Amino acid sequence: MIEWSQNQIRAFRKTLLDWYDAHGRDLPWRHDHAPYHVWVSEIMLQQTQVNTVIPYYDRFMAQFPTVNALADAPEAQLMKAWEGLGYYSRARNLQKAAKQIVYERDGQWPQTAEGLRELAGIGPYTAGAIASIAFNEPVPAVDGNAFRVFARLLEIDLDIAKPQTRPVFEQIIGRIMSPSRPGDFNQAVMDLGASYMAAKNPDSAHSPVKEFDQAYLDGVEGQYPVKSKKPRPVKVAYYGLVIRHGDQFLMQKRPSDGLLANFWTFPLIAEDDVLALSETPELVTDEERLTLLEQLVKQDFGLTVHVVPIGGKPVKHTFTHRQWVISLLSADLPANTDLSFFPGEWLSIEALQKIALPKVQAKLFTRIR
DNA sequence: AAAACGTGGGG
DNA sequence: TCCCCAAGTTT
Repeated sequence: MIEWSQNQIRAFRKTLLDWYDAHGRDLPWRHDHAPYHVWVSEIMLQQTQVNTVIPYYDRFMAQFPTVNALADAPEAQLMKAWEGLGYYSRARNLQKAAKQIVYERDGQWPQTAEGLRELAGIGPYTAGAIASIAFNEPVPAVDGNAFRVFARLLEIDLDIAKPQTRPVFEQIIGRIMSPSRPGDFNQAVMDLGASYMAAKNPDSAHSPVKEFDQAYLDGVEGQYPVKSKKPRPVKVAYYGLVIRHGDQFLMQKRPSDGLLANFWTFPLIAEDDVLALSETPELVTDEERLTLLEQLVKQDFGLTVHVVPIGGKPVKHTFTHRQWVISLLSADLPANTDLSFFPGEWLSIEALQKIALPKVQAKLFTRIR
């Protein structure tokens, strides 16, 4: 790792900000510095690419133009607006924070990074981003771009996946960043990280700060940033039950915590749970699986069903830490079935289109309608 | 500290 | 197909 003199730091600031003034991106949330606009965009942009966020941001602002509108919005409407964007706790925390601002803080925003950390869903990065962009506080906003950009510029070989690395970068960037234009400096670093100093296919040779890019100058930019690898997603096999009654489907609501919390889902039965009913799971034939599945549905839900495989490949869906493989089965339900013990509801096609569905359920829905 | 938490894009 | 990455936070 190298260190810069005060002269180098001043030169870097000017080079970066001049480039940003001339070539910074025109994005919907950059039309002003209203804290509400900065905040919503920053939450949406967490682990999510700019091009994905833009249409969501525009629709969101049309629907919830103020923090008051967001605080008072029906949760179902909020989740429908977030549908498909992922990391849904972001949306719930967003409304929680809106309520904090409106009802606990009399509509007043915390104006410092430290104060912003009190709001739900705002961590060290987002607090720095809002404080610097909306309130002009000279604090760094260390996201994946900042990690990558400064790791390359200064050849910092700390593992950016480790929690203890963040404060080191915050300290280094805090000393380098422009004290007079902190918001522009932080956004310029992000624009740089999204273009010339991208993670894949960087174009360091044409970067406006290539003279400051030690890893590039040494021909070792591919070595930065240092980042330890995450484990691969665990495969989980499910049977998905499509139980139709006229134009309605039997659906279940997922638990209020964990993956896809509170979303409606076609009933999913883990293959492992089915095989666990057998003394010799490794010997179970495909036909026997279906019989065991029917047993399990009877046992767990009190439903007597006859299941039939639906043609086509299983539906695959990969999350950060799980890969679901769902074999679809249709099940007929005798007309006089007692559903009083089944933890679910019948939802019509029209109802399914109105409520928020996560992508995996939307995939199932398109397969069977 | 490490794992959970969604989805889409690109090599 | 597989892997990594993308304006991270919470527990």
